[in-house]
This record gives sequence, C-alpha cells and structure tokens, in this order.
Amino acid sequence: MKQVRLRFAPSPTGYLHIGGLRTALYNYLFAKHSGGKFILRIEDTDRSRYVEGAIEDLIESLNWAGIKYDEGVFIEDGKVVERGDYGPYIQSKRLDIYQKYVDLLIEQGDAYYCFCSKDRLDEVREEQKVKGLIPKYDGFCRSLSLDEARERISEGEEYVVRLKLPHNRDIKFHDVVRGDITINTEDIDDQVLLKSDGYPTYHMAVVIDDHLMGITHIVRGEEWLSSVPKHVYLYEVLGWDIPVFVHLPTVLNKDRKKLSKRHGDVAVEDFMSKGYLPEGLINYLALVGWSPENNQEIFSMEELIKAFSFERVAKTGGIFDINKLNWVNGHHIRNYDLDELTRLAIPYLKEAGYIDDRDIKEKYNWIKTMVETVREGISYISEITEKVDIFFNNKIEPEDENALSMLKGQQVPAILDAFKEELKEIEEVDEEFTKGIMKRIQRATGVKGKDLFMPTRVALTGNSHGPELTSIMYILGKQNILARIEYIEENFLKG
RNA sequence: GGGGGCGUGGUGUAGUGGUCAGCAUCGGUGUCUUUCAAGCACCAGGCGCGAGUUCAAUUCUCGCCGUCCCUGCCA
Repeated sequence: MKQVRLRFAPSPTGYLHIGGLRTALYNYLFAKHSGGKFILRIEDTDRSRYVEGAIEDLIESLNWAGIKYDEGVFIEDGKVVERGDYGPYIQSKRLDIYQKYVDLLIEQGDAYYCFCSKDRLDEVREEQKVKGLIPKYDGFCRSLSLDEARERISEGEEYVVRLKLPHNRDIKFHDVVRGDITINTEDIDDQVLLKSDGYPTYHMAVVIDDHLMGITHIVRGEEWLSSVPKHVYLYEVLGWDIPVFVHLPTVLNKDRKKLSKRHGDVAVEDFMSKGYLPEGLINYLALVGWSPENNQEIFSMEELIKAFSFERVAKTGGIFDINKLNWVNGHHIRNYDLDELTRLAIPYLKEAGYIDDRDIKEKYNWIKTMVETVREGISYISEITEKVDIFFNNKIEPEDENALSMLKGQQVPAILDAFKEELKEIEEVDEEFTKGIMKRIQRATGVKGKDLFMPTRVALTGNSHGPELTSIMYILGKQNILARIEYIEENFLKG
C-alpha cells in the first residue's frame, strides 16, 4: 500500500486567500484522515508576480489556522527553511531537475523548441479571432528539425519548449468529485513547458514535482480542470503513474464571482486580525463545499479529520457567507476556554486603550470577568471593544430617548439614594453584595420590577440593555458606581 | 467563438423514480431574562426552463438558458 501524500502548493504572490486556505484544509484533512503526509511546496516559477515576504505570510496563516504539514517549507527563527526527503520544495530551486526532463521530452520527440516571438503569437491569435477561428498556437515551429533548432539556440536566439500534443486524440481522466471527463487534444494548445527565462510553466513543474515527491492525490481548485489533459499526457509520455485527481468547487462572493478584495475580506490575515478564532474559520470553511453524513455543524479539527472524505465534496461553487461564519465563530467563542479567550481579547482591549500592561498584571481576573460577561454577544473578538465600552466612562450619557426617559421616573432619586446608602456599608462590590442589592433597594424604596431595574441599568451604563446587572456592578466596582450615580444626579435629576 | 464544469429556499447544504424535499444560517414571531445577547419554540422561503422516457421525474436522457473556468512564455 502506497503511502498517502498530499500537497498544498501556493504561489508566493501575496497573502493566503480564503479559498486557498480551504484547499489547504481539504488536503490536510484527507492526508490526516488517511494517516498520510501533508507537504507544503512553493510554486514560484513566475518571477514577475513574486512578492517579497509572501512565503512567510503564507506559512504564518497556515500556522495560525492550525494546518500542520510534515514536509516542505517552514519558518525557523524567522528564516525560510526546508525539511523533508523530497526537496527542494521551492520550485525556483529545482530548475536543473526540470531541465533534465525537458531534455528527455525533446529527445523523445514529445516536446519541441519554439522560436515564435510574442508579437507573432499575438498576430496569429488576432488573425484567428477575426476569422472566427479558435485562437490557438498554429504549430509554426512544430516541425522544425532538432538540428536546426539547436543551431538557432547556439546562435543565441530566444526560445521556449512546447509540448507536442498528438492530433485529435481523446484524453480521458477521472476526477473524484466530477467523475469521468474526456477532452480532445484538438481543443488544447501545445502548451509551453519551459519559458524563455529558463523557468518551467506550472503545467510542467506540477507534473514533475508531484511525481518526484510521491504525491498520491492532487487536490486543488476546479480552475485546473481544463488543464488536466495536458498533465495526463505528460504523465503518459514520461511513463509515470497518474495520481488521483480531486478538483474542488470554487469559493465565491455574493455575486457568484471569485472571491476578491473588492467585496470584503479575502485574506486569511484579515480574519486573523478581526479576531476570528482559527477553530471558527476552519470549521466554517470546511462546510463550504463539504458536508458530513449527519447534520453536524460544529466541528473541531479532530472531528473534521475523522469525518472528512472527498466523496462528500460538493460540485457546486459555494458563496462565502459571512453570516454563517459569524454564527459558527460565535459558537466557538462561547465555548472557548475562558483564559485562552481572555488572552486573545487582551490585545484588542489594550489597542482600544481600555487596559494597559499594569491592568493585565494586577487586574487579570477583572479582565477575565469582563470577557466572560460580554463573550455571549460577539461573533469575533474585535467586537469586544464596543461591548466593554460601557464599563469605561463614568460620565453617563443615555444612548437614546428611551434610556433618557428611564431616568425621568419619579422614583429614580430614591432608588439612587438607596443604592448609595448600600454602597456606604461595604468596602468593595462582591458577589454577596450584587446578589442582594436590588432586593434591598426594593425594600427601601418600594419600587420593583422594571421600574427599579431599568433606571438602575441606565444610571450605571447609559444603555437600556446590556449584560446582567450583577456582572456590571462587579466589573464597575464601588468607586465607579458611586461616580456614575453622582454624575447622573448632577446632570439629569436636578431642577 | 471553441472546449470543459456547474445549476435544490437569500445563503451553505442533504436527499429521492412515487410518503409533507430534510438540516443549518439569515429574516420574522413567540418564549425565557429586569434589558440585550445566547438558548428554546414556531413561521416564512426552494428542486433554472422545455421536451422525452415512465403509470409516475427535482431525481434518468436530450435541448435550451444561466453561470464559472480554460482558450497566456500567470498560477
């Protein structure tokens, strides 16, 4: 039984796209489900699109998401390093390997040198279009003799190497999610395999690398489906086994277009910085294009690995639905370990200026309580700052007419007086105090129910809604409560 | 234009030659709670169109339409 090996092979052209993360995830899930290996390879054969630092970003995003790979490209001490027995794992370091196979292909007569200039190619295509023909390489250099080609090369002429596809041949292949597919070679171009800069094209590199790295399952986006025949043909003339193909449906935005920056966040780091939990993003993403046998919606990574299979991957492109993501992520937030959640929330609270390093050191439990009280109502962690705002300004301003009217009740002065009296009795607000305070105010004033609770709430927070009053009091503490009551008395109850 | 893929509520999806096409999310309503959120309950909303096969089609076949991808010395 062959060792199952899968790879995720992004190009370092920028941030990791949310669709790319899902591709990586499905690769990872299947590899782990099968007890196989998962590999990260970098496909940097297009020098013009190379972005400095992109490899590091890609890896950081994968790490954050909890997608672990066994071989390939890693970051160690801030440096890009490679680990594994099938390296190099960065394509630009494998040029000599590709050259070897290009030579072999030429030798076998399955590829040929082409000297057509970009201009001539453009002209040909233009002409074909005008005539209503299919734009396609016209095979101008296809029958050049090897001797002539070599002579021109030695004279320094620029060239590429093209795949010599046979005419009118049906190429069949099987895809796990799409079934059997047949494409005729007449509908495919003599693909460039080696570019004039000496770098291979994707089509060449992917076949060679996947074979040499022992990849058993090729799992990638469906945009590659039309290219598979070229790859299959290469496998054939090279005499290699064809791996299992799995072409994933696209992740789309609301307009059914490919996810793009214009329509909101698409980079994994955007979700990272908004405070989505990796567990939430991963959980949600797994569900766009795959479904379990039962109706389970909430998954841990372990559960996903156990339940995942390509047989249940959908054919249809799915729209990335931020609402559902929020629901899934909110679920994870509410069930997260509180200390861990607090650790994740602290940077946002600090950034917003609500807490500082001293608070973190001296009032950790207070911060934790605050996180605990507001976690119920948020979908991602950065939302926490607006939720905790009510705890930080003692100059209470009613949020709206409704809240203001709560303060106008006849009984409000008496309620606040009673509250102050009770506060005099204690050093600091504790659980015992919060538990009994409202009842004691009720006894002292005779006011009860909404008439009691709502004005108290507004006096303490300015809002007619929010977390439980007991939690609010605990978080505020004696001095802040006093300050707020006095501020209310001063500004809203006089006159 | 050519080739290929895809088409179940707004969204993600399940499923079937014949029971009310299931679940989730979103929206609405109710319930709980002093309020909000969460939770719970309920409501609303769907098989792209047209033929054909069949006693019967969302399901099978064909055509159409729509949509996406490829048609690059990008990946």
